[in-house]
Amino acid sequence: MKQSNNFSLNVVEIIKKIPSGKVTTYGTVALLAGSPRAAREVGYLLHSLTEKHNLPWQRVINKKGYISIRGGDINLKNMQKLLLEKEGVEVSEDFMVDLEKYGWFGDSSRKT
DNA sequence: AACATGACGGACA
DNA sequence: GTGTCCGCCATGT
Repeated sequence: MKQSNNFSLNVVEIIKKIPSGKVTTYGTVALLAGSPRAAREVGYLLHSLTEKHNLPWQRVINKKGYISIRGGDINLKNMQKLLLEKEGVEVSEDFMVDLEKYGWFGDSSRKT
């Protein structure tokens, strides 16, 4: 862990700036963090934070508006769904979120 | 210092 | 429009 680099700090800062009822993508966070192609690192970094911090990592999803989570933390995804729904975000059974409606930044510009 | 891995993204088939 | 492969950047070993 040790987010010594400015990048990690930027990601955390940005995530903390995400308003409730909104969601964003790794790509956007990475872009704002200073590395538009480092989307992987955003999620990778979040996986280190999870509930250990008070970061709304739940609002950060992939470009498809879907929670990837390769690890298999299905409970994490389920928790995520509930959290987003409580914030006013519609989440499908497949953990799909409408980025065109709930996209925080420019996420609404693109979709499948 | 180098290699391998990873909550992704975009391009190509 | 869907599926698959390659690539980018940072972290961990």
